[in-house]
Amino acid sequence: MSSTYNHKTIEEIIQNKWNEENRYVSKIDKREKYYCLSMFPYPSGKLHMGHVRNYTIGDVISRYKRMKNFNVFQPMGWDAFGLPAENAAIANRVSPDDWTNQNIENMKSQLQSLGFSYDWSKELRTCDSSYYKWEQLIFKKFYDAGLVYRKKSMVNWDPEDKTVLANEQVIDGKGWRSGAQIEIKEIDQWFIKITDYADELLSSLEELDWPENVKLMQKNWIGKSYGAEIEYKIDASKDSLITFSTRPDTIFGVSFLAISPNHPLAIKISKDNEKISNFLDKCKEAKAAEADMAKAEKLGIDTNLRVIHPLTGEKLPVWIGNFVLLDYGTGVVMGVPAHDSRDYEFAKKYNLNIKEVIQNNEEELPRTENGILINSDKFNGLSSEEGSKKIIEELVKLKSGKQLIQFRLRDWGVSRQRYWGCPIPVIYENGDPKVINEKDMPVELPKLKKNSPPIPLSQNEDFINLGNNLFRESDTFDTFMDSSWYYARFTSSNNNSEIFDENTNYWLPVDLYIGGIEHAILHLLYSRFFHKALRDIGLVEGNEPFKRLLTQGMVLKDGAKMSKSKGNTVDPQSYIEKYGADTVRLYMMFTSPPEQSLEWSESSVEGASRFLKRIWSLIEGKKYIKQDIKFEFSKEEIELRRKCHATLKKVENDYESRFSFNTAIAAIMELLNFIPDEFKKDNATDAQKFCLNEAILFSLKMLFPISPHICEYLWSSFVNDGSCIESSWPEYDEAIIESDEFELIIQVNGKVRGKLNISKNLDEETVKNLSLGVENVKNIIADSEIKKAIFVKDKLINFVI
RNA sequence: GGGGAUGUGGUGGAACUGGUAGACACGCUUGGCUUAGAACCAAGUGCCGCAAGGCGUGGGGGUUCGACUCCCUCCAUCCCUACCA
Repeated sequence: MSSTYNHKTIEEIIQNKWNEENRYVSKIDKREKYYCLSMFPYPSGKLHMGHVRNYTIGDVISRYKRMKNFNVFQPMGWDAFGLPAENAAIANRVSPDDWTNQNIENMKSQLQSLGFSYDWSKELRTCDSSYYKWEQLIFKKFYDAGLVYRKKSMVNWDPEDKTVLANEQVIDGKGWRSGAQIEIKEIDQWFIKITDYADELLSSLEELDWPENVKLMQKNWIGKSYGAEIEYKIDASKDSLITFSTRPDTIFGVSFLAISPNHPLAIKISKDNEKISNFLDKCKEAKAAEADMAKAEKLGIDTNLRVIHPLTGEKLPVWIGNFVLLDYGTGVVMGVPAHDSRDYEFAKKYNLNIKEVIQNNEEELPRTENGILINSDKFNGLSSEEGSKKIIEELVKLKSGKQLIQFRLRDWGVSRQRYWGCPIPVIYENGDPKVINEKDMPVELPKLKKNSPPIPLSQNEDFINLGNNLFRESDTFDTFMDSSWYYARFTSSNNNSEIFDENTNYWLPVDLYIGGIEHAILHLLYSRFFHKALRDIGLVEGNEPFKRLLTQGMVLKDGAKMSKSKGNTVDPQSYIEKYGADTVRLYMMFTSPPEQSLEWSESSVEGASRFLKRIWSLIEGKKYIKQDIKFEFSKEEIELRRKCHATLKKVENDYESRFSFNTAIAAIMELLNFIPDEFKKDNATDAQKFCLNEAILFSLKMLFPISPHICEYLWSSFVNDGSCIESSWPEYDEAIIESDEFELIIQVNGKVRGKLNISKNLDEETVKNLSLGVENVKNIIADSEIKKAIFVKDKLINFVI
């Protein structure tokens, strides 16, 4: 009678049906809108498991919301500029353009085979000039608003290839292709003043429905700190050094100043001091990445300059330290070895003074927590907080300092010296930069000659030299620029005459944004900044782009991030072919909760497939017969109905507020396991069939968001009335879920010693007496005196003996 | 170095508000079906113990009638660290 489950045929039939119905093209209508966005992929060639996981989560929620009658918008596009295209171009002699387009084509068909319900009519790719034209316009508007400036900044320079390298391309201080020792080089670059928005980026975190850990990471990254700017006069000179410190209470413990190797003063004295000049050269060999810098050995050199302590008049040495960042604060650190672990390490190494000025319950130095001031002249005995306040007042009086709020956040360098990116729309006239007019946009990225490797724009004479002393800017934008506003452009991606339109205000903000936890800081912070800046130039409404955020954990293989750069990927394609999209989606959602990392394991996929086969054989060939409820249900039937409605309630909560798909699936499995065998037989009673039908209908609908093909297929053959499963989330009946009995837990000294099925709402005395009648409980208590009993109504009783 | 997470059976995980630890699966064991295997079906499965019972949520300590859950401390692993995306 029944056929076996064939995922290939079913998925093809159902996907064709969706396409014919144009089911996932979204338009403005009267229902409540729901903009569900998953982070668009970099088109690296094939989908990896991280994508499958991310996009399945987005699709499950989109489908669930559609069933709940929301007007759902779920678009998809391509973060198409970036380094890998250039690398592939060099390795395979394919143009970045062709390589990217082929990858997009391939990945798009993979996405379609997974049955994701995207509105493909809004597809965009950041490498199309129809997209980046508007990015160039945004840059101009930002420039006009005073948010853009030029500044010298460090890059990793490969002296052999004569190119700038990304941090990723520097391995052990050497260029990954040339093997040459990398140098830190300073070049002019474009910056965007994200720091103008530092305060708002911090304060409006509060209004976001985001995971607390992500908000905390952003908060710490922005790093607002209250402290003091303190001036140290250089001995025998009119100049001075200015430091910022969050611990002015430790000022009497300062025993040296350390300046950055890139500090103008360091460069100045290196000019006629060979030792120092050698030291600075050595510092240039370090990698620019913060993590490497922090791990590197702390090195320093005495400049022989002395500064005067503003409160004690003491003369202190000025050192150059490789751990001092020029970009943070003033590029000068006041060294307090006794109360800062980095300064302590440095002072020990170079035999500098260590002076204790804070007393607290930390026994050993360095004592980094707040405490009580000692050895601090008239400030002795004050707390750190009070001491800081009084010391700042004193410094202000002496005109040697002031209170200051400092951010850790630095301005955003958006220049990249590469080919495959959005050209920065600037022309230099006699060396003066001028942003071009909107009518001359887009500045198109020049096509490459056939089979030529991608050369940076700076070496493309045809592109940059416009004659008459006019030169084009040769830097391209950081690809984070491209991904900082795509969420907004999706709403108007077909509009070639305006950047945004009435659809933009209808769909924004994004109601749910889903993506990897690795983007918790940079991408999300840049996008938030963009939204605020776009708001202030009148292009969008609202303060924040992403109302709610779901950060999925990494997909790991052998304990490490699966990534194209590490080459430890598992190809989803073979699994889609072997088991089908429904199984792959089910496996992904069942294996671990979305926010946790998922360690890939082969063996469980089989189990997911088996579950779908069980559903298939339970339902295939059965027909739904609509019946009125006219039955006196038996106890067994009542229990099935209770389980059925309770499961629906749980699944709804799991989808809606917990994003806990693994427990939702487990609950559906439990429900199906719970159906007694007699109910499934042809000779079952009408009442049994009624209960079975209810369980089947609920299960198919509950599982539809996760494994939509098989559910829609079975549902339409089971119900066969032309209605659509996608608009029909069922309702549970609280009265059916309610039971007048519960299982009482009986504990003795906190250990479970018995269980009892009893009526609800019994008072403590009755429950106590019933419990003490349980054989095992009686034996354990025996002659012991019951000191007290803890009673939790309709839950447990605990006897303390 | 800094910031953020995670740690529960052989494995993935559940326990949502401090109240039954191990739901639901994978794997394994036994049995059925089969010439045999696969698939499927049924039963069992945290550890120690014949049992009674004891022990168990990374290690150590604490709070509580009661702790996977709260506090302190230590350890291990993963992510981010501003030019991978």
